[in-house]
Amino acid sequence: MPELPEVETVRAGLEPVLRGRCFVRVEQRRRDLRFPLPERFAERLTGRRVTRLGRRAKYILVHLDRGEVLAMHLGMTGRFIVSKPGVADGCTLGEFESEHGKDAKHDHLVFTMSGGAVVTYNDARRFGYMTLIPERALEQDAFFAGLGVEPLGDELTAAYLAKRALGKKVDLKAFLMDQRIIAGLGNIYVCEALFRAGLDPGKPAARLATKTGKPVPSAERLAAQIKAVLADAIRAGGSTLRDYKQADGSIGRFQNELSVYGREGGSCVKPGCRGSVRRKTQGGRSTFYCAVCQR
DNA sequence: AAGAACTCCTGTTGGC
DNA sequence: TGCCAACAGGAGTTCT
Repeated sequence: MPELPEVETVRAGLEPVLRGRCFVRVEQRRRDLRFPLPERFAERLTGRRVTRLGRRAKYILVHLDRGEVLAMHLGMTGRFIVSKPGVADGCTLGEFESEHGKDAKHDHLVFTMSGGAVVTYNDARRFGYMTLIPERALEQDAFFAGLGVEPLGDELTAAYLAKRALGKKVDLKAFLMDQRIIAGLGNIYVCEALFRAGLDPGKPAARLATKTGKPVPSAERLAAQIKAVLADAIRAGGSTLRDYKQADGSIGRFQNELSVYGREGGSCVKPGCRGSVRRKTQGGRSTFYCAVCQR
């Protein structure tokens, strides 16, 4: 379940093996992931040099010479395994195979880079996707055109939340999950941010704003806590719950710091609160919250 | 047109 | 132990 902190961690892990390197060989084992891969995908990548790596929402952007960008979304279970021939990923060959061999059938793409690194994209559920987009048309691309603001950027403010929430009947959970409003949040960090802000996930989004669209205090808390929880998670290398791993195979540490997500029945961690963590379903997804201190 | 429901996919988990 | 339903969920598509 890679969300922004996990995607950012993977991006940072790929940077040293991709940046400045060329795609020497591209092995494409399937015609499609979630969507069909681009026409002549391997051919168009081969020989291209990576100029830099970026991120937009939950997409890793690999900028290439000659003006194209390889945009990659990890979906639910997408991950990269970095290895070098004969080195086997910094662990013994046995460790590498026992770790990775069992689901090698889900290795869909294998990139061999100049410098010798082999980067394998593995995705059991194939909710991930990749596409090649002309750099100058990135913002107009169908995947990117409708995306909302970056939560860690200056554009996410209480005023922005209030403006977008004005008149919205959806609950706060759905509002924050909507990539057209804020790009990069998913179930885990929406639950965590609402907990930290002390807000009920079932409350209508419109309550973030006054009748004239000005932010109320809870909008201030929410904007601040979204940024705080994402920054904390990036610092910890993301959360590893089921499938996510960093590019070097290590797991994240933030799952140990989650306040509500996955803690159904546990006691509320807020000092002085006697509540316990509950779970309910919103929009077909589990929401974890404390009914006592989230109002 | 907003908002809810449905869909894709497969490994893991829990109940019997 | 085996079998099977339920579950995980990002986000595009389809519906109401």
